[in-house]
Amino acid sequence: MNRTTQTKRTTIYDLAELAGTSASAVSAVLNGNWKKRRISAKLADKITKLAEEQGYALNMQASVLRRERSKIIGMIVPKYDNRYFGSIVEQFETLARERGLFPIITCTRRDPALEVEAARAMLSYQVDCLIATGATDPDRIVDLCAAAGVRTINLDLPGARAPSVISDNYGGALELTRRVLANCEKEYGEKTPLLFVGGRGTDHNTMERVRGFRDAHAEAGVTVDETLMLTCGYAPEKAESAMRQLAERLSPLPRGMFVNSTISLEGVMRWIRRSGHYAGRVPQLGCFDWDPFVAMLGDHIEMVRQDVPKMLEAVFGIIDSGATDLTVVQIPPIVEKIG
Amino acid sequence: MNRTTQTKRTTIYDLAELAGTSASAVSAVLNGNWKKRRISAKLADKITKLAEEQGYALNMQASVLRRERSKIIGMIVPKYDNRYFGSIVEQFETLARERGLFPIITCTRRDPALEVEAARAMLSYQVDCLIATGATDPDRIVDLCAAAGVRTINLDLPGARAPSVISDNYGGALELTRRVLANCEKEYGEKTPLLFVGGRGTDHNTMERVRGFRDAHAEAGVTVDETLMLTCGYAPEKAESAMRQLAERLSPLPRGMFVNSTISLEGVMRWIRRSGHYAGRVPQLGCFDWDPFVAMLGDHIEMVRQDVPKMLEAVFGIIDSGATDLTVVQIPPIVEKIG
DNA sequence: AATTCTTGCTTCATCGATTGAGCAAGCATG
DNA sequence: CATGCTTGCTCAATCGATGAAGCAAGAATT
Repeated sequence: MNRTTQTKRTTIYDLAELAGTSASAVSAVLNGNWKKRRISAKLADKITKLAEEQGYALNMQASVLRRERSKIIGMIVPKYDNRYFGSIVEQFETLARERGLFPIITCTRRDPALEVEAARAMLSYQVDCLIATGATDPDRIVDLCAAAGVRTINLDLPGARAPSVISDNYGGALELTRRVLANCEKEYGEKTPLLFVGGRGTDHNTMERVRGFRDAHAEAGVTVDETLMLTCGYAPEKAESAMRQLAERLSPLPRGMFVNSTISLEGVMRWIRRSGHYAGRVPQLGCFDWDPFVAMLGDHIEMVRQDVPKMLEAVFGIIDSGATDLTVVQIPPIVEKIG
Repeated sequence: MNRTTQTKRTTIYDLAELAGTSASAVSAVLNGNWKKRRISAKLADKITKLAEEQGYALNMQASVLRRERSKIIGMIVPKYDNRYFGSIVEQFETLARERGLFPIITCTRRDPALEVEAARAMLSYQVDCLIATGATDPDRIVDLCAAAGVRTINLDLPGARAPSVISDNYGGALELTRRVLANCEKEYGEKTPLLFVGGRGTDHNTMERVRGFRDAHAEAGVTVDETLMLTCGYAPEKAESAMRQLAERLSPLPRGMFVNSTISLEGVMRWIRRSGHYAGRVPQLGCFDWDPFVAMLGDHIEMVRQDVPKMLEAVFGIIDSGATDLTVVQIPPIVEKIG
């Protein structure tokens, strides 16, 4: 019957032949609207059994081609190398599947050209909706999609031309900076400005975090040191070399720092361990992003954990409601007690 | 011309009309084999320009339906919550794209039912090939795919019915165990059996790692303590509770341990910090898997880093060569010096 | 001048699923 | 018995891209 070496896949026409009925009946039965199409329960049963026996699998390409909506939902994401994006993707898949949508995800390695290429590819696959996560140029992507009549939602980084769901970066940074400043004062009895390292000075999140950072300093009556604002990019290597250069021109180094992402923290920590600076007197750290092992590095680190479940609920809330107004939904992150 | 509010997407028929030519010519030009089909360079140019102007995007659904290969390559992966699987996915996407393949990835959260469902979905999307990464039941997936004439390759965990690419788990575990035993002896002057924690006792990798663990003990003249073999699953919670239970029945606790994945290590470390056991005298650790922050936790941790680039090169080597022999390619992992 | 060859296209069937329209048989109603 | 309604299907067009086959016009060969 169902040979394992079959070359051609079973189609509704094959099943129709076997069942002695029409392809149209088979289609109706297998996609569930056989009642609407007045197919008898008896025939429906027969066809269902046959399909199972023959190992029939729907050809989505044919199905999507014919239908109005593809039920495919796309997401582009910068990297898979940290817990934040990892959980975004995992949660996205789960919520998409719950809604009967097929999620396709692609990673663009923070490369603007790849972002556009990836968006184009998704459009070719007829996605109904595209989530642009942490995109360097979200508006470009929105325009591409709009031309094809495809909805877009920005996640993590906001855009001007589509609804966006982001963290409350200002609030998170404000609280994080407060804590690090307090820790510094407690530990060293000093009220000195913190170092800010990591992120791109041009991206919305970094700018908001810088604003929170500044306001927390102002609150505490500490003047921000402009030479300590190192928005050198996210990559570990960039953070590491920024630290190296800082150490060449400055001594002593700041007592505390605000590190903008776990990815940048990776570089900062590497530099701290390799350079031998800070030996014996660890700096007070604040990290905007959470990682379980960072949490174990010591009690001198505070972390902000972005609320991924809430963020994705907000995303799907927008999708489900069909809203298209250009709101920016801000989800408060969780400032984690260490340990 | 190209309205931003267009409802219908531009098709080759629209372009054909605009260019005053046939859809077939447009198709030939846009998919690059216009020379073969003897279309003049002049017409090709005109069509190309028009396509750009109109923001034409190929309908992959239609294209794939017609062609006999889809150029879609699927991967299923258990989780996105660690660097190992993260880099597998990232590398997979890169290598797939280099070959003009469209990668689709789906995460099955170590759930056998989801694995099967995901494989079915991929088949519906006409993947040419499916990579089953860390699948709990790879042979089930291979069978499903074989029935549809789709090739499968197992990654990370081997299967009996398709070529597999895995790490040299035995070798890695042997070397890792050696090092931890040596560290224990150096630190504590003691030659005592290590704890083994994490992983499923039934999966091939865990069994091989246990074998390496045992052989390293034998080599060192240390008898393995069977009550210290805790293959409790990978999840952090499981590792944590396994530790808790162990501490209830055993004192003193082992001086050193072999932790089977960073994910399990997360639970182990959490337990160590919360329980207050080991306070002041940290255990010597070996972790089968790598994480940058684990590397910074201290010099009492040794890690095995699986060689993801080599593993994926091997996977695509098999794909490119079209080999179908049931070989198991073992890639030696890298045992990292700490720091 | 008749023929073959080449160039540069067009025509049309096809991939598999979907769905509006239609049709035949059976039953009920007037 | 004629008419209309219901049930349970089938027919055929369609989605957009592809490529084998074919055709017309001009160039080259005999």
